[in-house]
Amino acid sequence: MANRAAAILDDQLNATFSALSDPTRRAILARLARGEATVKELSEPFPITAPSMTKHLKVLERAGLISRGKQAQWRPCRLEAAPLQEVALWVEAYRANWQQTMGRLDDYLSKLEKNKHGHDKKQS
Amino acid sequence: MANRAAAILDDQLNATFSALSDPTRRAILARLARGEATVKELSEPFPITAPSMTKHLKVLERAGLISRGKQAQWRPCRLEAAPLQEVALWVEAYRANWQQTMGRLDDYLSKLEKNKHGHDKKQS
DNA sequence: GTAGTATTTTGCCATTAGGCTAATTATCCA
DNA sequence: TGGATAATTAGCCTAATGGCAAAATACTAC
Repeated sequence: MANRAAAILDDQLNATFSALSDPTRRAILARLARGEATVKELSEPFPITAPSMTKHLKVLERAGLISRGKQAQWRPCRLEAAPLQEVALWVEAYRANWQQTMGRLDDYLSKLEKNKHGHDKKQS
Repeated sequence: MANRAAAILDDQLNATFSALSDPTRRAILARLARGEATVKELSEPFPITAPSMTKHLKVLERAGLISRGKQAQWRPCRLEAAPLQEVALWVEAYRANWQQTMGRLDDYLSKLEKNKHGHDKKQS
């Protein structure tokens, strides 16, 4: 029972983290945090086609991060932040760890910057 | 300049969220939160081969979530929680949203349970 | 009905991800 | 030196992802 709940949470985290791993989708969420928007409106800032946007929205919807409405020929999207709370809870479990091993965030970011300059476009 | 920093953060978030989207990798981090471990030790709970584990560890390392040492023929892993703090900061930006639209987490979890019963496909 | 706008569906393609086995490298120990 | 153990690399397979164009669907407005 606790196992079952854990498994469901696990699935949910898979879907949520996976959805959040794309910058376009994170930008979509950022936009929706300021209010509902249609697919067209969401597409505007991005150089991708409508079908691609539809796919992104499906990913977000399957993860429970957005829900959709129906008004005439528009399918407005709105943010559903609940899965994010779950992520927050998951991450919180590691807070002690990073407080223990880390300095200020600024230092960490500087380190990222430096790394970036060394080998820019890392891939294998 | 702020743009560059933002882009780097974005890349970092891509890598981090992507790394976290796999339950095996999340379990690895959970294990490492209790202390260093070798690849062998990390592999034990999972039904995957050593090469697969090596791949997972590479993903985590590229995301900066772990670092590795060298002791004789062992390459011990340890948790680097810094990227998680970044995730925490990112998620926090949505806190107002979920507090506004959501009830208690328990209700949300119940809803997940119910959905799951409808079209099941999960293991224990 | 016809035209126009919004969105999704359908195929297709290239890339990536996660798994495996077999082979290779690194290190210890007798 | 040679055997044992730890870990990685190389190569292969399959499924999933993100992009596209073209076609289909849904709705409005004339």
